[in-house]
Amino acid sequence: MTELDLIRSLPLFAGFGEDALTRLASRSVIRTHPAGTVLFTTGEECRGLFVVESGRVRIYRTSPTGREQVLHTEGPGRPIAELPLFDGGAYPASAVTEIESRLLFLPRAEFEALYRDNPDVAAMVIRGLGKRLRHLVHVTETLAFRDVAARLASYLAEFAAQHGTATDAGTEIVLDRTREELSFELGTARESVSRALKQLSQKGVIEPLGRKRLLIPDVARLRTLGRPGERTNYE
Amino acid sequence: MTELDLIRSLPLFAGFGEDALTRLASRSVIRTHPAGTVLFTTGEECRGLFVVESGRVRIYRTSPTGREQVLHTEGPGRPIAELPLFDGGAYPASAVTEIESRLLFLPRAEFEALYRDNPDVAAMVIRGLGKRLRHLVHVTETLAFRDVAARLASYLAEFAAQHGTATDAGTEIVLDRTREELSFELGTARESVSRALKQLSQKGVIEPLGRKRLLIPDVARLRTLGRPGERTNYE
DNA sequence: CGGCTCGTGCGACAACCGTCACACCCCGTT
DNA sequence: AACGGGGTGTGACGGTTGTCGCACGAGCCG
Repeated sequence: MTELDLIRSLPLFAGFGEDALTRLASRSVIRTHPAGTVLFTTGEECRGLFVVESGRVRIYRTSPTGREQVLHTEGPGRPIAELPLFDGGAYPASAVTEIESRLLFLPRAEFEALYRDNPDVAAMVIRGLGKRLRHLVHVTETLAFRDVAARLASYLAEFAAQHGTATDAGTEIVLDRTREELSFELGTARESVSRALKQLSQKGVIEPLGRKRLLIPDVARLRTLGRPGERTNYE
Repeated sequence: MTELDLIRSLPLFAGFGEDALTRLASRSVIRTHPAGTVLFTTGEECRGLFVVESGRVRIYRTSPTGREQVLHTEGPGRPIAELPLFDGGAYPASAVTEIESRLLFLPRAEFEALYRDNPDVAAMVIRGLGKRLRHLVHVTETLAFRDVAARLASYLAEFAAQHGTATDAGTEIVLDRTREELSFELGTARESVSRALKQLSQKGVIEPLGRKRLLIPDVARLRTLGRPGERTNYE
């Protein structure tokens, strides 16, 4: 896929004229990064806009003891770090590729020129920021109120809804993440994820199929477990 | 203060023409709400924009067990709930007046018309959303990584920097909040705040003066305690 | 003055979880 | 086949914290 094709397919740039698109394409760069590449870290000055073509990027904060809390992960078609582009501040978090990823990079100066000429982008950006804000509110509530098992249930239910394949026994998902990556996602430790998985499977809401596959007989029930009010209370 | 005066003084509407301002003023309403008034709750549909003239409004989520987590509190001059105005969604959180407050209210339809005619508002809104997003990232990290004492230290240091008065023995602050309100702020229980306060005062970084006043000999040291890496570890 | 409410502090207890240590398994390479 | 390393499950332990129960003091009103 060329820069132009990619840019044309992005919602962020929808409604742009053909000339604006080609100009954008000529100023941006596509690079393939292996898994584990750190794109930027907390506090660094913002160099430009990333857009995911393929792969997956995790945005996170780290604690001094090595634990991580992911704020969100972005997949194909999604922009990364629009925020510091606008308020001129530093990156509020770090970013790393979870798997090999092709990313488009648009230097900051270029983006600013684009933004001046096309005020319509503003609406798109606001929508994007809003979505992220809502997501962060959810993360915050989750951390403040729910135990690890509930957070995991909620996460798995969401994952199943997005990436699951329906079978007649229920929804099947392929968790292409390590337990450690899951623990980052939930803001907890690797071991706690193992234990929470066991609890959920003892409850019968999930059923392990091989190493990374899971069967979820009833996604709605799983989601219920993740909601506040129904603590798992470990009986 | 009239509607017009208030609107003119808001950063959100800076750069507007005089006619736009008067039009805005004619469509908006100022009301005084007693302490504890719930302005809206999570999931409710968005009716319009609030702006604080005087007082203080707490934006929060609740757990089914009655605990709260405040996302942010807004004081004079600050808008509330711009987000749902743009993406058309529901309020992502609830809002309540912590003390008696005078609030300006601008109905939704009116705001949308304004927004169409003055694209410059977009930049202002983006800046506002960005600030909020950065703040939420901070809240999230805090919840994920730090214990209650560290969160309290961080909160008090910030409070001292904003509302403290310098004396020759250190910075003095007047905490016009109950322990329960503090616990909402920190996402914990009322009793845990008491314990954390005792710990901090045993460490000598704060010194109780009467009921609601605190002396902070060294704000920088208090802030250090709140930062990850220096756990209070309760010796 | 007595009673009431509200905010507060404190002790006890259990739940939850982070950490450490260790054994195991899967799967690649040599 | 042997080896090794990354990912994983499990038990033990202690620290933090939510919850419950209770006592105390301040302020208010009757």
